[in-house]
Formats: sequence, structure tokens, C-alpha cells
Amino acid sequence: MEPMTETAKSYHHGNLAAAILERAAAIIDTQGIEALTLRGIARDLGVSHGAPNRHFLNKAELLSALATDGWTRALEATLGAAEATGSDNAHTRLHAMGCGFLRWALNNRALFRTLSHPDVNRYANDDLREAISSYSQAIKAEVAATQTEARHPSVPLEALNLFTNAVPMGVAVLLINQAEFAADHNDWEDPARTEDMIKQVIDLVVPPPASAAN
Amino acid sequence: MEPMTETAKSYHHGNLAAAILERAAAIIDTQGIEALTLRGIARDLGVSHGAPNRHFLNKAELLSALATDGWTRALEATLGAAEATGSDNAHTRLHAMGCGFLRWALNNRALFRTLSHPDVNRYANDDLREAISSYSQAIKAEVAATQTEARHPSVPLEALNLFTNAVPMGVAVLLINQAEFAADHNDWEDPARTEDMIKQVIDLVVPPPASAAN
DNA sequence: CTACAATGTAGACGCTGTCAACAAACCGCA
DNA sequence: TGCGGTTTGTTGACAGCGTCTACATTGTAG
Repeated sequence: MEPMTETAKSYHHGNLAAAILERAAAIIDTQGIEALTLRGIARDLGVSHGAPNRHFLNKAELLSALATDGWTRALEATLGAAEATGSDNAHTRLHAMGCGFLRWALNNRALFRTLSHPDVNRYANDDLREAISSYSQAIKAEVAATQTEARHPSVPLEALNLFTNAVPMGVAVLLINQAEFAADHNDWEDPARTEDMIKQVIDLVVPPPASAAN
Repeated sequence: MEPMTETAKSYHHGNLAAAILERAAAIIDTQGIEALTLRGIARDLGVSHGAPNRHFLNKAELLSALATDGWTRALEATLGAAEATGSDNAHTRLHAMGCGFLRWALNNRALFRTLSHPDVNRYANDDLREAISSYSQAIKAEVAATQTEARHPSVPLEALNLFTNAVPMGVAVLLINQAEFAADHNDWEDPARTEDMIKQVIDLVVPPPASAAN
């Protein structure tokens, strides 16, 4: 909201591109993507209305950059959760990944909203397409690994992969965009309760081998 | 695109509200929600730019009306699929409902895009909220019925319901908005292949009792 | 030190949603 | 039939938006 907090205002901002991305995420978080305007961001950052165009050719490019960041971080969080198990059991890993993705989405609503937004994907630039591709390939490899370890062996991999990706995606969409479906889950404040729910849902996707922790 | 096709143009359009909704759906279908403008619709229908405001207070109201229509039709398609089984087995019904919803979403992309759009839900009016509530209550009752028939009896109903709703929702989001996740499913044209995939995925959510038809 | 590139500014354009004032057509009622 | 009020559509205005162009300032490589 403030023009700048730390350094005194000079002609050059210093790192306007990063500031724009940060401010954009904050606006999407509190007011939604529809409320995002380049001029509004410029005002908030105390620069002229044309300044953002020096860093992003147009609004679609800004949203693509934001979504690219989102997929990259989502993949980090998801694979990070798999590594954190310290296990090489494919079921254990994939279970942790489902929980990890969902946890990340619920804690990074602005980025998730952007990355799941229909119009953002419609105008995706090459960077974004590549980030999506990296994500989906990484997940698919892990899904395939569970199948070779006897998870629904007779189901086509394509269908199993779609199912596996659909659950965290669908849950996040329902919880973040359609509050109605979280009506009974009225303890949003209680992180332990949220964590329980995440685990219960992901258990239905990837039954953990021996009710392992996390 | 044409001003009017049947009746010659007169001062009063006759049924402008319905024409606006229809045209809006067509635009969303081909160009996405972002490309939807009240003035553009008015131009396409051959009326003045202010005419739509007589029927919808603002753009958000138009989108709410469209989304309300979407949820209502989605519920009809979903429950209709359950009835069409002619069975009273809860598993059979819920399986058909999952397929029915997904089939509807893939065949009515404009309405699905609208009903799943974050900003549409943010500015939902009372009608829309009620339609969403009706939908979610109806589904939840069916989910509860499967649980009393031994579907994941030890899982909290809330989590089971979220999981069950998340799959068709997530699949539709992935297939409609993120073409990447349908990369290998390159036979979009072939409806039989699509139908197979729907069934394979829903089988993973509600195992049909004895591989029933439909 | 000086040219050049990068970055920010200022103004303009056409587009948008929305509002208010006005006009035409429909409808109930005599 | 004629008439008054309501509904529906038109027109013009306004501010805000994204984007473009010309210009100003700053950092930097030579």
C-alpha cells in the first residue's frame, strides 16, 4: 500500500518486477484476480501507471509469470514432501505428495488461484507451458511408480494419473473457491483439523502401505 | 452474431434476457470468460450498449445467473444419471452420478467454466448461493447412502464427501482448463474413448458393485 | 566523460461498466 | 377506442482500464 518502506524514493525503483509480482499476489489473495489491475499495482507501489509495462509486456504476461512461479513452487513443495518421508516406497511417496500439494495450495491461495485460472491458462506463454509440463511429467512418473508396485495395476495409467491429479486439484478448488463445500469444516482456524482432513482425503487416493506417519 | 434471425427488428427485442444468457455462454465457450463484455453482447444482439443493464444490474449478476443455471443443470444431469440406472443400489447410483456430472461438464464447458470460476463465486448473489447449496446437499445425501452401504465406513463423512465431489470437479478442471493434463488423451474427437476414460476414473471413486452397465 | 541501454513518466487512444435522462412500445383500464 | 403508467431500449456521459508513443532520467560499459 505504501509507496516504499525502506529506501527513499528515487527515479529507479531497484527491483520493480519483483515488487509487482509480490503486490499482485497480495491483491489476488485478498480481492481475487478480477480485482487485479496494472494501474492499481502501480499506484500501490508509487510508480507511474506505465511503469509495469517495462517489466511485463501486458497483463497476461504478468499472470503467466505468476502462474509459472506457482507451478514451480507447487512442484517443489510436492516433491519436497516426498523426499521428507525418507522412504523409497512409491505409495508412501505419492501419499506424501498429495498431502504436500494440498497443504501448499491451501497456504498459497493466490498462486493456486492463478495457476488454476481458466483465462490464465488460455493466454499462457512458453515459460508457463513449460512449467506445467515439468510438473505434470514429474507427477506422472511417481504415479507410474505406484502402479508398478501394484496400485490399481489393471487401470490404464492415463486414467490413474488423471484421477490422482484430480483429487488434490479438485479439493483445492472446492475449498478455496466454493466455500459451500467446506461448510461443515468450520474449523478453518485449526491447522491440526485441516491437516487431518487432508490426510483422510489423500488416504482415499493412495492408501498408505502400513498407515505410515505423514 | 446476427442482429436477429427470425422476427424483424423492432424496438422491443422480445426475450432479450434469454438471448443475452445464450450469447454469453457462446462467448465463454469459444473465447473464455475474460472476453465476455456486456457491450460486446449488446453489439452481437443488435441492441444498444445499455440494454443489457435493464435485465442484469451488472456484469456480476449476469455471471451469477449463468452459474445458477449451470449448477441447476448439472444437478439435473447428475441426478438424472442416477435415475437412469433404474437401480436403488447406492453404489450404482453414485457411480452413475459421477459419470453423469463429468459427461455434463465436458459437454457444457461454458457453464462449467462459469460455475467453477473463482470470481463468479466471489460475487455470487443469493440465487447462486442457493443453487450451490441445493447441489451440494443433494450430492451429500447420496454419498452418505453409499457409506451406510459399507463404502469406506470408517472415514468421516465429511472427508468422503469432499473426496467424492473433488474427483469429477478436478478432472473437469484439468481437462477443460489445463490441456496439458489431457496430453496423452489426444482422441478428444472420439466420444467412445472419452466415455471410457470417464468410467475408468469414476471406477476409482465408487467401485461399482458388480461392474454394472452404464 | 560520453554514448547507449534500461527504466520510469506523461499523455493519448479506444475500450469497458455503469449511471441518468430520454424515447418507444406494451398493457390494464376506462 | 383512448389514455396513463410501467417496462424495455436508446443515448450520452463519466471514470477506470490496458496499451501505445514520445520523452525524461538514471545506470553503465567503453
